[in-house]
Amino acid sequence: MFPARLRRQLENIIHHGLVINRDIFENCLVLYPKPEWDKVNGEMTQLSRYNRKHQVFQRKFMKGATLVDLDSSGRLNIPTALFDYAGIDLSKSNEIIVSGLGEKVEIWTVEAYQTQVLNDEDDFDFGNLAEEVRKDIDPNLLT
Amino acid sequence: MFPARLRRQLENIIHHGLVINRDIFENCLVLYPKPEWDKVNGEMTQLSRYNRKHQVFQRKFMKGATLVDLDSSGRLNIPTALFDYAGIDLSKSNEIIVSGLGEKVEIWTVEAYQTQVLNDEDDFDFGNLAEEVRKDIDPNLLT
DNA sequence: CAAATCGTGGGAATAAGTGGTAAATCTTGA
DNA sequence: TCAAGATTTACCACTTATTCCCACGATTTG
Repeated sequence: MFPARLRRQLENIIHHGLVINRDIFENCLVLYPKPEWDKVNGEMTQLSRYNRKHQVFQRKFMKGATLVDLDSSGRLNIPTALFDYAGIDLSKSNEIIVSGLGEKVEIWTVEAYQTQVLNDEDDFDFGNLAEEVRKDIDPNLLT
Repeated sequence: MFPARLRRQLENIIHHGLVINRDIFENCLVLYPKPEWDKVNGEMTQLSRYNRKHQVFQRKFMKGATLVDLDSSGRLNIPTALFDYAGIDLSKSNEIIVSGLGEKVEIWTVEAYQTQVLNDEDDFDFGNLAEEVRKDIDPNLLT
């Protein structure tokens, strides 16, 4: 069931359909509004047909991406393989995290979200991470 | 219910909406006036979808941030997951701490606020902390 | 082909969100 | 200190959302 809150936020674009896919880095799923997916797809076309690495990446990235639609009662039918990837087993627990992030929506198990997103272990230095990211964004900064 | 005292203080910006989020470091919630949040959030658009660090950062930073509005009688509807994070369970106790801090508002359970903010243990040296922070603010100071 | 599984639709019961009101409590100025 | 006004609490009623079902046809499997 697609949460009503998100549905309202995405009202204008949701009728174009949604694409669900594995996340590149984490064991979660990513739901793109179709227009956003097309953008991602566009970036793929920049990859070289003659570069093996590019082709492998493209294949791995696209693997399992599925166009899904909200049915008449606002439900999404998500392929089992993707649920498996994210470790979601609704027969065990029907609570999952659905979290908008930028132009996409991420889907997590409660457990994975806890440990990978919320959990601030003592050895995790958010300040440091922020610093590194800041440098990536503005490479001119030296400090 | 949003406290009237704070509402008056924020009268000029509150109608733009508020964003509530988990605090980065502590088990409390933070309420940003929307304009303040947008300022912080704007930089996120520069992050790369294909950079793991960027994604982790964005996720850790967003942590389920939710746009909330005051309803017609000045109430906020705060997502359960966020209340859980802060350890707030209104069915057990309906007393919480709502504390303005700079451009944001913090929300604590009474207990957490007691132990993390009010608690002056003998081994906690406020003067020393002040000193360190002062150095961060003005690195030219040598003493 | 028969049996099992899956996709889709719908309905009833429960839970959550929203708007309002009356009573209790707190604030403030005279 | 008291009284008026503002604020907060504690309800209630109604709407919307979500969960948990079951049914039925389509699809797949053995």
